[in-house]
Amino acid sequence: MEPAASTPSALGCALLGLLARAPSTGYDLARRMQRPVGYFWSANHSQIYPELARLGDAGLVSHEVIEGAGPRPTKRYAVTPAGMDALRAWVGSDLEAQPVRDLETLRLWSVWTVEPETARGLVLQARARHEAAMLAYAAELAEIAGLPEAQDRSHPSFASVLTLEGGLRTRRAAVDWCEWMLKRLA
Amino acid sequence: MEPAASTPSALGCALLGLLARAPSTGYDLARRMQRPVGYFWSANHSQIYPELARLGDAGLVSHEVIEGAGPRPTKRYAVTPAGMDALRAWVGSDLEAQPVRDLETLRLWSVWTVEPETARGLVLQARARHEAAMLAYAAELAEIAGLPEAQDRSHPSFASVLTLEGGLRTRRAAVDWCEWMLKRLA
DNA sequence: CCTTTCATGTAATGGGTTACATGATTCG
DNA sequence: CGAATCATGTAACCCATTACATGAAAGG
Repeated sequence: MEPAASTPSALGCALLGLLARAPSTGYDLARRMQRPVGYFWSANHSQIYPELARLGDAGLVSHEVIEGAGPRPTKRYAVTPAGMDALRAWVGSDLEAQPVRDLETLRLWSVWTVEPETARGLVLQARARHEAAMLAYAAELAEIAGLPEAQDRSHPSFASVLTLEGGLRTRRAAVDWCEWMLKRLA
Repeated sequence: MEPAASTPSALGCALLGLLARAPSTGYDLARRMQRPVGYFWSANHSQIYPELARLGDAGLVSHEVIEGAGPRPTKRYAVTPAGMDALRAWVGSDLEAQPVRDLETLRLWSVWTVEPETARGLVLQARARHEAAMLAYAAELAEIAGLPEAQDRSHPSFASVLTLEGGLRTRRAAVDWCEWMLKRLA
């Protein structure tokens, strides 16, 4: 038994969260990272494979070799009891401060240097992006919000509804903000 | 004349944006990066100094040595005409796709694994954080929104009002979302 | 005299993106 | 038979964080 590798990295916690919902291969995790988790976290396969190996070394995930396509053995990963404990401990620990990094707002902050026409173009692009995201979230929400398991606080769907609702509200606020800016730029 | 180093990095654009508002030393840029730009972008001095050197090599900023405290010469940086062009070109170019990275939502997505009490604690922490940010934005907005230059589309304060309004709306939406979650977790 | 502020740098480490590399199965 | 999908890995590079390093001026 290794000396309980403290909390895993953020990526590690994301992978534990995915595997706690359903065991998967690394390839599958990379796909699931796009949608719907990708709405608030993303990673590609070249990050995921080494991180799965680290989680395995720490005893937080295990894998079985299954038959599948490819030059190397296909592995299906699952969370171990220790991994479940680590995930719960992370969810319950204090929120870490996270540095904000918002390129869209960073640009708008320098919008005083360009022509009003250019500024309007930027805001229109931003609005289109937020609207598209809003529609995607709403569609996903409509699929699961009505299901009975979405009412159960210990079911994954319950948490999915929470996060989708958050995304929807945030994007709606962003679209409203864009409308407000367009009025100021008219 | 060098071969016009394409668009600078995001950090480079942030620094150009800061220097276009007011010439500064590297130390001062690090301070200004905290507040108010830090609401949507952040960097520390160990990133800033090398990036200023790169911007200098590309001819986008210049510096003059001034008298000041410290073992090395104190330099005040300013944007060159080429730097102003690069900043304007970046603001006017197509919005790049940015990967979302939201640790708070990532945790909530795994909130089905913990006790309702723990979940409420997490949401309360998130609400407190968003409320604090909201108050900070509102205070800053109150300081500048009334000024006559904030009405001038080519004045930096105009852009500051846009971004602060955005932050305020986003944080308000987040606080409302937290309230909504608390009702579901009660 | 001690602490804070001003001031500029480098080094080590960690995380993320892009690109390289390989090969089987399935569908048209 | 060719393209897409399944599947797993490594390497190079870039960006960011933390820590190391130095020293003058100002204020208590």
